[in-house]
Amino acid sequence: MTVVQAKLTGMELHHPERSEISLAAVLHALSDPHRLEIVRRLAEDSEPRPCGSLNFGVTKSTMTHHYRTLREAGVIRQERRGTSKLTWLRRDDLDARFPGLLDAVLGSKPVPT
Amino acid sequence: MTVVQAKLTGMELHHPERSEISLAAVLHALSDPHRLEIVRRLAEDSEPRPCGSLNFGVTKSTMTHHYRTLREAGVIRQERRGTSKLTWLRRDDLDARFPGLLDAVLGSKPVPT
DNA sequence: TTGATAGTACGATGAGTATCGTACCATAAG
DNA sequence: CTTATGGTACGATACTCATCGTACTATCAA
Repeated sequence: MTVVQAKLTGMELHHPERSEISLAAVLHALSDPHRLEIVRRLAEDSEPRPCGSLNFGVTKSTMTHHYRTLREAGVIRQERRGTSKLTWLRRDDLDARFPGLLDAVLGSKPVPT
Repeated sequence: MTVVQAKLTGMELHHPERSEISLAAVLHALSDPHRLEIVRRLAEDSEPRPCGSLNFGVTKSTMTHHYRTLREAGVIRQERRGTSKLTWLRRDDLDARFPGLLDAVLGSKPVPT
């Protein structure tokens, strides 16, 4: 299989190991408003969702860019399923590596007053 | 007093109000390794410390840039004291605005195993 | 007043990045 | 095979940013 074929079949999708996930990279990935919104919506779902199910008025190319940024930082996991691509949060990995970070970012743990 | 004088005396140091602190801006400010290290060291101190007390092998200009980025994001507070400038974390504001975020970033809440 | 210390302003530079459009591929349905 | 759907690759553009060097200022001490 050629490199081009590997790219096109998505076999090369890079996901960092849990231990390789860098805090700075995660924070950078989350520091873009669009990506933050992607993560917020993914957090609402128990099921993985296809990339195209989100739309903020940017083009498909741009969405691909944001998904790749999140994936390479270790925030999301992606897998091809037929004609689309499923995406979900790497909750377990993030919680293990940076406990409380994702919850804090999602605001799912408001202060008990 | 002229604008130049105001700049030079540091009177114009901008600090966002607590309510104005943006999550994306904070995450961006923290996504740089140098700034992350600044925050980690500030977190170790109960007393404010002068800017110059940290050194990572970058120039003073670059340090000024990083401090300004942190300050304008609402992560730190700065105040002139004589010839130097004291810097400290805005812990209360960050904890109130994004509960758990700073602790998660600082890793001060490791998973109980 | 003279010097030393701590920090800023400004301009430049090189790298990164958010965005787009166009062309393309892969899979599934007809 | 043809077409539609969902997504990627690539190049371009404009913007941001991390870094530096130089010149400058403010404050304090001698």
